Amino acid sequence: MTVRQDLAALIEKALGKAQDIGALPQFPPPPVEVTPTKPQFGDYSSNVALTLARVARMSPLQIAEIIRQHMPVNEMLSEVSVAPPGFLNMRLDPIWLARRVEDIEAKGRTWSHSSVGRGKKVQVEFVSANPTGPLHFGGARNAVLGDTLARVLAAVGYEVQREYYVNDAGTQMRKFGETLYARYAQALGEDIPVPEDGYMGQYMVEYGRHIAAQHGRRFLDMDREKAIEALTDLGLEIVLEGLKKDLADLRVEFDNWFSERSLYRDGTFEKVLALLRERGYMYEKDGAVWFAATKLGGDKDEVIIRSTGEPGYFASDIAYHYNKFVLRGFDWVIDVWAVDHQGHVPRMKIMMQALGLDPDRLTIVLYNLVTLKRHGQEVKLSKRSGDIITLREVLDEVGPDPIRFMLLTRSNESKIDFDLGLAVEETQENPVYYVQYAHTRIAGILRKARSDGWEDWSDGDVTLLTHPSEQALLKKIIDLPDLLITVADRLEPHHLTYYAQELATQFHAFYRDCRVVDPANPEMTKARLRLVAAVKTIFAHLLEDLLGMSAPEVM
RNA sequence: GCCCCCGUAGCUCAGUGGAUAGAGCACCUGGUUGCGGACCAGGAGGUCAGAGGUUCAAAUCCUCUCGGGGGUGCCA
Repeated sequence: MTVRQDLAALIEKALGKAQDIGALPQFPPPPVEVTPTKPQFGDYSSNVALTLARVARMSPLQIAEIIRQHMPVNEMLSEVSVAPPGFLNMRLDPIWLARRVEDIEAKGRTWSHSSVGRGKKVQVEFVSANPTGPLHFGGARNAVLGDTLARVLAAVGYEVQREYYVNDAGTQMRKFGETLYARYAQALGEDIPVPEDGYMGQYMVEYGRHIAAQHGRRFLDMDREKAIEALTDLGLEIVLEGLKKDLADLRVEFDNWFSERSLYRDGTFEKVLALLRERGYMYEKDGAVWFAATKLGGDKDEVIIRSTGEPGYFASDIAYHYNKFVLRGFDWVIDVWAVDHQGHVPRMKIMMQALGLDPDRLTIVLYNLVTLKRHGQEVKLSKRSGDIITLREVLDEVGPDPIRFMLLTRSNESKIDFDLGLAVEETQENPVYYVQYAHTRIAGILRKARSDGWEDWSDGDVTLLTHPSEQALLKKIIDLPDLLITVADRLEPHHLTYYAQELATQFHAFYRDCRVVDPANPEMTKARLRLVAAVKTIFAHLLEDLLGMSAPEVM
């Protein structure tokens, strides 16, 4: 149970008790929310009394007062008070708060975890960029967003699978194969032009050369179609290897790389088509096969199989999601998409209905685009030449930490300007180092303590930790489990970076006010070393486990 | 045309029904005979784009207007 959950439970008990003895009229138990509040009011606050005024037909102030009188005796709170127009304010007991250090010591990095996910199977599908070349820097936002969500969902008790959908079928792959064939042939001195709408990037030339060097002329000697097929597979291998490497360096790993082709090969596609036909959602018109989205409230029907006989992307999306929900049994699926795909969200929901699935089991997280800047000047992510700014280039220039942190400092729907100059600047405009410095500073304190001869401080008395700055720091810490629940609930990981900055601020303020290693006061030193070590655990957890960054011992 | 997102301090942005709207940067004042100053404290800075509405309570929900972005293919 988190602090907010515990306090809400106390209020619920008080409400029940007041109703039992007739101090409050009967009404169904309301949802009780407890939120942190400003110091002048207390530590936490609840507005239940305000929401109950109508149903209880009493003034909010009266209701709050009755709740206050019936609050169960407990060790968490030192004071419960009522404030107009009807707030219930609670102050934590300083000793109880100080003892949270023992909790953190006992549980370590899993201290922030909760079980609101109740082991539900959730899949986060993200990145899923066409495997036709290296990852565009814009894709980094998708990667960081999906990865961080997966980390947080796991922390709050979901069983999470991370998946990359490999679009290895369809027209883009065909174009890729044809382009690669041309580049391969050119590498061997043949004058074969790249198709009009092919992939013009320099990387395709390199792939061609690479394959030419490894395999010689053998693909030129075979049937062109066969050669393209073989080259497509070889190219795909090279691309996937690169994607895995780049993503791994961004500290993003996937549990599964799901092949679109497999849907056609194992019969899933045909099966789903038959299912939809059986349910009356399919018809033919103008030589194409259509999905009757309008039957389920959609704006217009959608082409499933083009008149050329090729299935469109929507067709494989249907089969793919059938596979996720029906064949693999995910309770919940989260797809992470850039906003320019927003138009597909409604039809995905309709598809769920057509498959007889609850649309709420599919959540599409949309995020806005990233523009790359250097000293305030925009750098185009893709050029007419087909060359792009790759994730690899930015990784090599600034490293994974600033990329991850910066891409999480904005809400999903907000655009991001990523400034390459700023990302590595060690100034106050760059919050990345500010947060990491807090961790480093603690490491420095612990080093200092050991070099001064402190070896074992496990018997320190944590109840001495009642200085306002110690208490403020602890209050910030104990909000983390609730924060993770909020992030998981709203699928908004940017709250993590704000929290990290606030926690760092509280730590730096503590550092200013409270000397840790103090030979004149060994008892306080041991207590504070316990505190500081616990805070270090929290920072390490936040940075490494949740944000996927490094938590440096020295900077 | 229709649909979606955004508009909050000079700048970049948090804040999705509660109390006096916050942070960082920039600007102005200060702070170390200290465990790492990559730090800290204080000040100044607001018609929450505008207008109506719902509510005990609105930056937040609803309607309209203005401004910016995106979407609206037998592309993905």
